[in-house]
Amino acid sequence: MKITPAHDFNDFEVGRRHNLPLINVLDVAGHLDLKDNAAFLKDVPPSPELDTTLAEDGFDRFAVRKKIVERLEGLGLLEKIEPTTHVVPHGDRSGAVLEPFLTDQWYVEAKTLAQPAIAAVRERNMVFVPPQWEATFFSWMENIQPWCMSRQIWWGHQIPAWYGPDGKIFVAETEDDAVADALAHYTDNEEITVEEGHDIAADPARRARFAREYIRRDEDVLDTWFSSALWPFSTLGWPDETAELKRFYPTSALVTGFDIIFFWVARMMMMGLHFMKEVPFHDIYIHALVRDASGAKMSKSKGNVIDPLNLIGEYGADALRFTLAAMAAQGRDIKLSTQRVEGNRNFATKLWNAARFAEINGCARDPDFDPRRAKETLNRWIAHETAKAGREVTAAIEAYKFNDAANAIYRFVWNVYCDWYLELIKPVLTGPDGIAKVETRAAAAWALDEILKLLHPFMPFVTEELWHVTAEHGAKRDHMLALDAWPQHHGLDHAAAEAEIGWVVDLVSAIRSVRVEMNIPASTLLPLVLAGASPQTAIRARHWTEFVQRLARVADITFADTAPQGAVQLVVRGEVAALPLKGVIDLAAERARLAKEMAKADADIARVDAKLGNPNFVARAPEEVVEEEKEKREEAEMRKAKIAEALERLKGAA
RNA sequence: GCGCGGUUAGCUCAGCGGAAGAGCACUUCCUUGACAUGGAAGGGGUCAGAGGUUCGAUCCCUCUACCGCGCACCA
Repeated sequence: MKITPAHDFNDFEVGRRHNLPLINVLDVAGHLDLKDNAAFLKDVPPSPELDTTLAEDGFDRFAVRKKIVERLEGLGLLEKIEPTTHVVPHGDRSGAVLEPFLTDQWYVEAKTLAQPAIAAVRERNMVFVPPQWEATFFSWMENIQPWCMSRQIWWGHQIPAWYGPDGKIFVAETEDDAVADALAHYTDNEEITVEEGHDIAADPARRARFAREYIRRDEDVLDTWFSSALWPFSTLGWPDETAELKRFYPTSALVTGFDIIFFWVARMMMMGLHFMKEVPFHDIYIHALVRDASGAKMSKSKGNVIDPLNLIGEYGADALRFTLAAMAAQGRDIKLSTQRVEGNRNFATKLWNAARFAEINGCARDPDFDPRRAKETLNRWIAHETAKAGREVTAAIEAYKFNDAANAIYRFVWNVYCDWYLELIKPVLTGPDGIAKVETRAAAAWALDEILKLLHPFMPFVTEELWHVTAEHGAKRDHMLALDAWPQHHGLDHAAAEAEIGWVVDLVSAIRSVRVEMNIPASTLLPLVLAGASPQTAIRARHWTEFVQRLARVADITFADTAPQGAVQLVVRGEVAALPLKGVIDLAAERARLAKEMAKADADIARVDAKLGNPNFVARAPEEVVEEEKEKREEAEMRKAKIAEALERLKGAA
């Protein structure tokens, strides 16, 4: 009996165990190859059966398999035919059954190359972000097999190896070099006379013919990753020592998907360390994979790739890019949500409208404006908030936490700059001309400029466009936004401004909340009474009257020692703000609102008491945590007292 | 089977030892001169289940259930 170790995987293993010849009865087209197949014919005595078999030479394997069944049937050797599930690989594109086929191929001794790469990661010359991928990297690198770099595909870099008629291998950079090597070899061993060798070498036509007919180039191409592994330096002019190579090798970070660790990243590391004696990059940021709707990995072969152009057509490239960044939390894949893309399209629109508002109100960039020297509290405040947002965005980007960075700039633009700053400066911008207005216009333009810079990595198009548009007013610009320096804010922190504007924001929010809960129409302007206001609050209230009036729909602000009877009382930063609404408010609704507040305060106190009542907590928890809890309790107690007071007054009103 | 990873508000997802968060959706109100692709205010989670560690667990450990991905080729 003969088996085919050069065709079937199981036969291959059997052949190895028993040292059998490597027989394959198929040719590369899947046709029977029997006639001149020495391995197949060896030791097979002539017979009619052999002749019948040999008659199948050159026929397709599927047809021949049927014929063999017929022959077995004819000989009475077939017992039965039953269906069986047989798993065989199929070509992705052709659908054809792929037959195993033993051939000579080129291998790289990957184990040796892997050692320096493993060491580089262990020594932290290269760092994976997030770090969990290190384990994946090590498990692959430590179990690495010889790397077969021959590929039987129709594109790619052809392997630079030529074979002589005797199987002698000539590896050379060019065909010309291979010819020279081959001529040297075959004249040396006297296959070719020295004179003939000289003649061939000297005659281009004969040289070409020699290359074509005498030696044969390996038909295979290099594995994509073999070529790609050279990318970090071959694209920079290597092996020449170019300026680019010097500047960009090694580079700081490689950004890629996890599935590429096993292919490209590791090979770039191996090749880089081998040829350049240095790592190709220091950080390896493994980003999330965008999966299709069903959570499957996208693949060109599978054809389930979502075309980003469709999303871009609908929502814009900025919205898509921002969404991907905002969803790119470390270590988790992305199932793209069109709703989030839509939301971020709206965000881009919001920014555009804010810029339009600034332009309409003459907010042009002023080269003489220095946010550190701003006089207006509002402008100090937005400088303070801009610096804070800038720090958040910068820190998040440096930590490769792009979702945090995107969310930080989103919140700043929408919930700080648009919702509060632009609203608060409206009275200034529409008010009388003066230095306050001049400064505010400059500050608004400055903050917008900083926004453009911080948002640029996430929304490059709309920010670049706004950068261009805003250049039409105010100071000239001499470069694109993309070329501008990343903002660094120093000396802009301003706790006093933060406290003051924070008070205004809290006051307005509290009044708005009550208005809605009490069903007070927007057209009704409410009087506001600050009860027992501290001198600081009184000063603030006088200064911010116009702003509070506008934003909270308040008629006027007055002061009193105690809240008037029947007024709704709000606790804002520890002090009472009262809205006298006798006859306007629904007393029952107000009582319910206060009861709810009271319940919240009670729950807070109960939770803290449960903690503080536990001797183990007090004994073992860090001191600052215990202190914090005590402060929370005090704050809740104060709140509760004010609410109780308000409830009491309500009784008097009824 | 062998490895990973996930299970948090209706949906898509952050957070990962000290009072549950975002966007969208939902409810109510608002055509006030940047923006209705908008504004204001709300409702909604025993953080899959069970044990354990801890003064304290959504967060750490173990187990269970369910869901995904890789371990062919191609890229």
